[in-house]
Amino acid sequence: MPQLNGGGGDDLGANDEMISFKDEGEQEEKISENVSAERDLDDVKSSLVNESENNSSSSDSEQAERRPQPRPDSESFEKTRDYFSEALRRQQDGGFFKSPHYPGYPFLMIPELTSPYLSNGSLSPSARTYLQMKWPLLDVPGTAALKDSRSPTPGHLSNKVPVVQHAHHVHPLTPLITYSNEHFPPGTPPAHLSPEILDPKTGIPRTPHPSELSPYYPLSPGAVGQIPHPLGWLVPQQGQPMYSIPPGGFRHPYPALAMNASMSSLVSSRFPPHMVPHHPHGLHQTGIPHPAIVSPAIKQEPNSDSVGSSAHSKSPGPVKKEEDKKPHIKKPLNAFMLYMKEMRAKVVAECTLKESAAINQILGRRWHSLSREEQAKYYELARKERQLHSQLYPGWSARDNYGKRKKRKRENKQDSAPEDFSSRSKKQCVQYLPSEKMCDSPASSHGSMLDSPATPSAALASPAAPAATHSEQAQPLSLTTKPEGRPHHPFPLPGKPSGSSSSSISLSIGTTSSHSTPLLSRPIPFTSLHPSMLSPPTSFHQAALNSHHALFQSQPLSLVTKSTD
DNA sequence: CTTCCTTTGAAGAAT
DNA sequence: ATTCTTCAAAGGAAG
Repeated sequence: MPQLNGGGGDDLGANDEMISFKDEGEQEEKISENVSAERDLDDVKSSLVNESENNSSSSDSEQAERRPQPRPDSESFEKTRDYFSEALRRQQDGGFFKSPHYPGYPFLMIPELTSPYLSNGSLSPSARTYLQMKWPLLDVPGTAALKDSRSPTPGHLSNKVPVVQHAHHVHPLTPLITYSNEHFPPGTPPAHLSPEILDPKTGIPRTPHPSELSPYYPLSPGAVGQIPHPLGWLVPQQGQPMYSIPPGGFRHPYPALAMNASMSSLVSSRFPPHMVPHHPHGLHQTGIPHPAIVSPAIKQEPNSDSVGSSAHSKSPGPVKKEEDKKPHIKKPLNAFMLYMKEMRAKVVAECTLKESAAINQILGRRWHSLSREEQAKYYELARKERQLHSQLYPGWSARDNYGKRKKRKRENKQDSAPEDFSSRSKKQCVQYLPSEKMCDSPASSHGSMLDSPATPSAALASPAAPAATHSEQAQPLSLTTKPEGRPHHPFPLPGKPSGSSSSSISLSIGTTSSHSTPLLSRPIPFTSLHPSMLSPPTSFHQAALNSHHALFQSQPLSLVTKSTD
């Protein structure tokens, strides 16, 4: 796994990054920095020739680099504080807390000591911040603490990803854990409590292999839903449950076995009460209507019938009946979505903009400017998310949701798009971009992506994560053409190596400038070099330095082609 | 009131 | 095996 070895040249996903860079460049740089792409190109070209260390500093690049580390946002801290108090209150009540900013992510993301995220094994500042934000009450232990918590051999924990436990060995959440049947009516234990899990497809009982279990989300059916996260629904953002579960409930694949109190609590916070068969309809245990219970999906598309049913029909069992009313089970959020969720508020606060489209653009840029470590964090979260989701909804398939949304602008997208797209998209471009600029300092991509491979922990942690073996990754910028198969993502992700990407490579310095159009990065395929990449050799270089990517340094130049996606 | 916009990523469908 | 589509969140704008 190239990724794992920070050493050499593995840089993963450089290509992908390229893509993003490209985008950024187009939008942002074009507009805001009239700095001239041309110049950039020239620079690039020259840099190609000699890339050694130009150290000039481009303001953009600098800013971009800074981006990753969001400035201390007093506001957010304040919020956090509020949440904290709230959480505290809740805790005193016997409830437990939930992460305010990240409603969906109850679990803790703590890099393993060996995690690629941090070479030294310590929790990065950002990670700490992250944790604190997520878990205001949780004190993030230092490395030592982490070690401690891990040492006790939490059997319930995956060997891969350590879960933070309370320093005092007593998990703060422990008391809350209800891993028992008490929540279920006596005598009628839910099928899912059975130690064995029925394979949704085959119907054959199976016992989940430990490796299958998400360290973060071992589920306890009983706990799930029964212990709604107190803050979960208090938090504004929390309005909706991440996932909804059909009233009838799914068969939970994960029996007690994996259950760890903290885990179950975490999970419970993540999944709305209505998941529980007994409180299917929106009434919180307390009798208070639980916001999370109202699944937007349900609200919007009550009748999911046709499309959605397929998945469940596969699964044997009683669940079938509920297909009719089966609530819309949403897709698990991907890394970027998770990031958006967390950062949106912040961005909104910083900007005057409120339009999501604009905010999203900003977020998209910020996303690209995130350091590898930071992104890895989200990829990991997303991975867990998917894992949990699959555990919760064994038979669910993304296809189930197809057609539930109104058809989206298909035209706009690829085919016809290029042409039409001019009118609308362009316009918007104009609209949004400027504002972005206002708020968001141009994050020209910094080399974060180019950075050393924070291996997506996925690679480490999850069996699923395929090792990225692309040479390209190793060579962030390479002139060569890219083999087609490169993983679309910098972090090869677990789920599917797929990729979308193939690249048509082309080196394209020339081409780059050509596609000026695009706002729509996706629809418009292009291969290009991102101006930002180009322009700031410095930033680039810096990035390389930051990443400690030897290879990078060794290979100064290369243009990566971008895959068009 | 509904859909669009916008972002990235994942997954399924289509080729 | 690769490419194309759809959906996930969010909330103002537009129809």
